[in-house]
Amino acid sequence: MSDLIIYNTLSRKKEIFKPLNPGHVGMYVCGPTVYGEAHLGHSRPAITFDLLFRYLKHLGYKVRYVRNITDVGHLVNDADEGEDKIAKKAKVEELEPMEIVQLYTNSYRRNMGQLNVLPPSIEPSASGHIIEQIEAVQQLIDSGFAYEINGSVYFDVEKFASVHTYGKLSGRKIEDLYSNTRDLDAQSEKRSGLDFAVWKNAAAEHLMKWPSPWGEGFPGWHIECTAMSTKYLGESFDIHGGGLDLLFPHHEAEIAQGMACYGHDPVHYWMHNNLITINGQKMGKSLGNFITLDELFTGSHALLEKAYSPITIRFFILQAHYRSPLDFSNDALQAAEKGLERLLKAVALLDKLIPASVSTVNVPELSDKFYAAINDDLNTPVLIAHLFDGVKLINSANDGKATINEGDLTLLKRLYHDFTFDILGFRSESAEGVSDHEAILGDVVDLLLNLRVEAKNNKDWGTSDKIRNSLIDLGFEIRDNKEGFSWELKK
RNA sequence: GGUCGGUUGGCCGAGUGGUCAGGCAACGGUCUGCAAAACCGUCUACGGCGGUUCGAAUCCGCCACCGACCUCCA
Repeated sequence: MSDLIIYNTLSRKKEIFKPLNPGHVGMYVCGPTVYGEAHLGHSRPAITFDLLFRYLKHLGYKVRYVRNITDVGHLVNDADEGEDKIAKKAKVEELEPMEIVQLYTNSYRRNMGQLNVLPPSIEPSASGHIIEQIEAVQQLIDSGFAYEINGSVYFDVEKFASVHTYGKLSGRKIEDLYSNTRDLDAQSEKRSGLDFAVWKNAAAEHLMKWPSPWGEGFPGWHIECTAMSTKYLGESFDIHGGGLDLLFPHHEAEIAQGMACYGHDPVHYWMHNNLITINGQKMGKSLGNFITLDELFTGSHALLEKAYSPITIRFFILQAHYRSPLDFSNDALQAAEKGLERLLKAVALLDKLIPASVSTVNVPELSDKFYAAINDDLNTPVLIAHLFDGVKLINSANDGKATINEGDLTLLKRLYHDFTFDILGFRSESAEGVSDHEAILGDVVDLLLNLRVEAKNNKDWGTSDKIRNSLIDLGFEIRDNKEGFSWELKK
């Protein structure tokens, strides 16, 4: 089998993945800021790195996957400068800040569960790691790469750049950064416009603040990831992931902080997923053009023609490569919905296939193609295309136009189980949690269709068609076959 | 303005210097009492202009358009 190859943003090349410690992988991904409902944009990094998490485990690695919850210290960008974003929302809704945090953390986890995103190994919150962040800030001061002014602590980018390289991840040159920021530099207490806060002094009305050696305040945005990734994965770890929009300054700052504290790069493989766009524009909270996951699942948004199931969303996202932009549209989502259905139907058919003495299909070759696709920087669109090649084989075999022997059938079943469910994380949504009511409904439909079979045997097409058409009108799909019939409740 | 990335058929979306992406939709056929599902077939695209090459959508140059980021915040 080929090696797993990952595109490393740091080198801008595809590289063979080699873990620092054989058999083990440490992976850190930037999680959500919990001050609002999760939207479609949030699902892309979650699903992308869930796929990687699942695949690494499939390959036999012991993976520690850390995805943080950001719940402190983010300033509002429009009005009320200096006020904590979470605190602001709290005032609006007259809730405790931590109540907001809990509310949206819960809803984020619920949405991720619906998308069949596995919980990470550790999901640390920034507010739970204030001590570690203060220690990291102190370490930066001790190393000489940060300075304190008026109760705030800033990272000294100029000093850092005199010893190390700043901007190597995002490809920015420090001279360009200077020339770009000259104008914006006026009001700041920072020594340079390039410097960024690692600890921020809190105003009196500020709700979320903690005591520190520099007074009451809250941690700078970038420091939480440095503190928490170091705590749980070490000073060096394998993979750091996140959205492309975090590349600069956030991830660049993380590298600088890591270098400043430990003298070496914290991360071996940087991975960035591209963004989901809507009408060609980034979907984001600040732009107000986002659709929440709950809205997608229920269809309650003006832009939605219908509801889309969580697994349809997952399929939609994985049918594009994670490094390509993906544009939202009803047409694309509906195409994904149909395609997913076709795939799952064929996988279900596998269990009903009867083995033949010889195979007319090459299952090992199909297997090689699956692995080659996913090993090539998680190329899920190609993987899914090959999955559909197999769907054709399965359906042909079911039609008696192809045959599969017992060994190949066993392999094929395992292959589809591994890739469709374990790795890609799809699942059949109708099958789960069948209530008593639904079970009885199923029996009633069977009853009607058995009556229809009787009518058909009597060539009573009128009654036969009446039963079928009435069920179709109610939203069922009816399929006749040699054994009798099968049915499905659509929508 | 700077940096980086993109422009593929009706829609979505892969990919490669010469040979099938795949899904959805559409059309024709097989099957069926008629349908549905399934299968077979059709639909042959790569922003524009130059260049390299026996051959480029794939490499190079220029142009156009689009997007992300540009250090307060996400």
